[in-house]
Amino acid sequence: MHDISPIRAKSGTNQEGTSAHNRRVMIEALRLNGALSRADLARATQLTKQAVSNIVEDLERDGLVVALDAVRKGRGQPFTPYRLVPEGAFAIGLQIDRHLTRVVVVDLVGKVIARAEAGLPLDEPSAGAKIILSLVDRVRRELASLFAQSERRLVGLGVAMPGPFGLRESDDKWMMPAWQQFPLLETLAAGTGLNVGLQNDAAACATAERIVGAAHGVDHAVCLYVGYGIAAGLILNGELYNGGNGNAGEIGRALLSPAGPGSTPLEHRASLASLYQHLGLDPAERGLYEKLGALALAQDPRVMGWVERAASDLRWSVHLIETIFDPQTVILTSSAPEALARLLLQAMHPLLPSIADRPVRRLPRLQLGTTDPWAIAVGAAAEPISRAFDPRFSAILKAG
Amino acid sequence: MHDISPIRAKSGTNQEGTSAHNRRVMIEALRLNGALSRADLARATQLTKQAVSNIVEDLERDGLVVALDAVRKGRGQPFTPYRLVPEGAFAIGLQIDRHLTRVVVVDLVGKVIARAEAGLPLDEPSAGAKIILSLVDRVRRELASLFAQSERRLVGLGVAMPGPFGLRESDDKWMMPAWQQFPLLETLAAGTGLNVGLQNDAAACATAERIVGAAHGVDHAVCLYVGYGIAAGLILNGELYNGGNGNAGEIGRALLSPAGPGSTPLEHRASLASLYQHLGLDPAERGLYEKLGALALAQDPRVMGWVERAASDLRWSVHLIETIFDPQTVILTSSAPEALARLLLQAMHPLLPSIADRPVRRLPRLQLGTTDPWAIAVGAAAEPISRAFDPRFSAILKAG
DNA sequence: TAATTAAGTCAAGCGAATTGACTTAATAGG
DNA sequence: CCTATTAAGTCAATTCGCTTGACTTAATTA
Repeated sequence: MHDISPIRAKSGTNQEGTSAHNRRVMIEALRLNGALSRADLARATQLTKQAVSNIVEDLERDGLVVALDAVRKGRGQPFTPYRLVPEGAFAIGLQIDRHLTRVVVVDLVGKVIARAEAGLPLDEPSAGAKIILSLVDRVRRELASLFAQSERRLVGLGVAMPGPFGLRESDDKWMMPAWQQFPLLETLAAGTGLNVGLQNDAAACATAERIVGAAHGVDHAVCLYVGYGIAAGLILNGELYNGGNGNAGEIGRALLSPAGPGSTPLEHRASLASLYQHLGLDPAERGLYEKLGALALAQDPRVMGWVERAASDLRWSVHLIETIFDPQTVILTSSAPEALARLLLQAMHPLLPSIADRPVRRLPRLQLGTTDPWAIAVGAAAEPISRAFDPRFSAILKAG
Repeated sequence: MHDISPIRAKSGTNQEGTSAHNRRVMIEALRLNGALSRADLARATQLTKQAVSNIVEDLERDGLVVALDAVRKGRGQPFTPYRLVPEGAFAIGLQIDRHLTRVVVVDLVGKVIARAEAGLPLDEPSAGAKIILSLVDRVRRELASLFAQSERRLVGLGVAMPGPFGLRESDDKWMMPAWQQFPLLETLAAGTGLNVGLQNDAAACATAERIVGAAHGVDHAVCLYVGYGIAAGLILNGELYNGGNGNAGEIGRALLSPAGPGSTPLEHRASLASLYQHLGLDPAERGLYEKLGALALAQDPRVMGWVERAASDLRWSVHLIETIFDPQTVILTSSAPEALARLLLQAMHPLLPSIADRPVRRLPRLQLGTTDPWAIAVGAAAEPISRAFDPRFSAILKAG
């Protein structure tokens, strides 16, 4: 009856959706609680013992869970705890940065199995794509040499790169214009035969924090990422939030005051790019990371000057994030050396008053996340894992 | 095995969840598309014709949908469109404001069936609760006089009041401290026998925009509400987002610059409270609404002065909202007279540059929502309707 | 040693979507 | 004008995953 405008509707579901959801719920429960008996799982998920038994049997056959030794505890029959099998699934994560590309393979619980990195030509995406594909190929072969059946257990390729995506061509110097035009995701999908997903750096950080870090099991968390640019990764209702066009959280582009077009974006004052500029360093320089770490440890006055100013802006960013999202916690992550990140964290205190300043809190208002330089690549890899195994609304529906 | 710390897990689902979801999907499809044949529904939801037929038959028996006359169109058997029955469900909405309380009954499609209002004693919540209960009773009896079976079709009571909720006791003059302590929701639940839900003003506005306004069928929208205070109602992934403690979107409390504790909250500069102060008006004054409307129409210079300053701050708020949420559209709503809201909207242009400034847009960056003073009460009532009938993840699970 | 408690299995049942053939009723085309 | 085609919708049988309730197993407690 409507042949012109398509009918808008969510898709329905059926028993397959039910079963898919319940499997995911089991996996999440084991991920969050370590090891559980089938009786525990039944209580926690409100399913019957029988249903849980069947699902666990399935998962065991699929190599995603294993039984541990039976445990005697109090009266009643001893229970058999089950735990996730890390090598039950793998995913590849790819971080594309301005001067470097990193590739990792992670397993079901987010542990890094293999890694590789290489420099990228800034202005030649098709040559860059070849390099990337060869890196992917390398880690993939390494994985295959370590685990039988690894190819069958590879659930996807996650890509993380600096956002925002899909804007009108911009002369913004943070961007890599040549790459913006290049059909990277399609090239990678074709070249690897894997499902490919895309996130920005901060989203990948948040995904990493959720799978292995401070946001593990937290349903409302915001990950403030200070890298070459600045952005926030948003975990809302237990899922990464992407916004209407995949650019949610790009707070680096937020103007710092109501004053108008003349005022400065946050990114120009508090990002590492601004630090490099402040120090007169070349971001492409070799050994930059170690150098920064040393300067931070030594509390170099010029670094401290930047830290003070950046911390003031970041403190206010945390205030805004708390006011707008009401998260359970804010996680500060950075591609900077840990010593520098700690300086920033310290300088951000005391935090500004906000609605997060509640009488009782289970989690700190602000905490330091991982500062491992490989975290973004891990987060990139965690995305396909999450897509494949975490409970989510879209997993129940018949179609995306 | 875990007797100390409770096991964290999402609940599972079963055929009931499947069926509940599919019913909701049908209702949403009819809400968004007007009237659809069973074949249309089957295509749109990806369910089989047979499944749809069964569900529609159920819904028809429950009085939620009706068949229209068969329509001949092209080859094939004529189809029978179905549409929602507005009187298939009702909900009561309650707006508690500082000087006034409004109660409405709305039907399944968000139309107001009955309304009532009264003043409230600011410092005597238990006397206030009695007044509220009598208002609810009045509209409930009016509803019963209009529709048979109305009690059976009443799905809940939604409450909207100024947030934020649950903070440490505060001397903030916008708050109503005596009310913060009072167990209002419990009193209302006990007094009405209905399910009771709570939202802040802005969330209610967003809910109203979603059911009958500019956010109808839009999955990512932010509703910027300028009332006595200022807040944002967040529609993310098609659902209202509440945050970790139900206070998401309370941007009125956002400080306007990184400068520190001395800087001003948005609410002190751009809310109607600030306008009243600017004009030396008493917010409790009778006829204030009309007076403001007249001043706005006359473009009174003192009003225009406030409009300019407020618009500058609100323009920046829109910039922040766009940068942080990447919504499809931002909707400006207000409890002010429409003329004043239009002045504000106008003065907010041109908008600041942001990631929302994309080459192709389906929806405007900023649009005016409803300025009906009853909108918040309608949004309050829409919440139980949405909870009962909209597709959502939590509706599939076995428990909340 | 018997009663109690709890984990887990067995087998039948149920319910909602699926499947595929069938009916109905219209238009398009020769 | 008649037949082929197209599409809506029904019928009846099937499938599949969860539920139910009884039962088994194996520990602790009294």
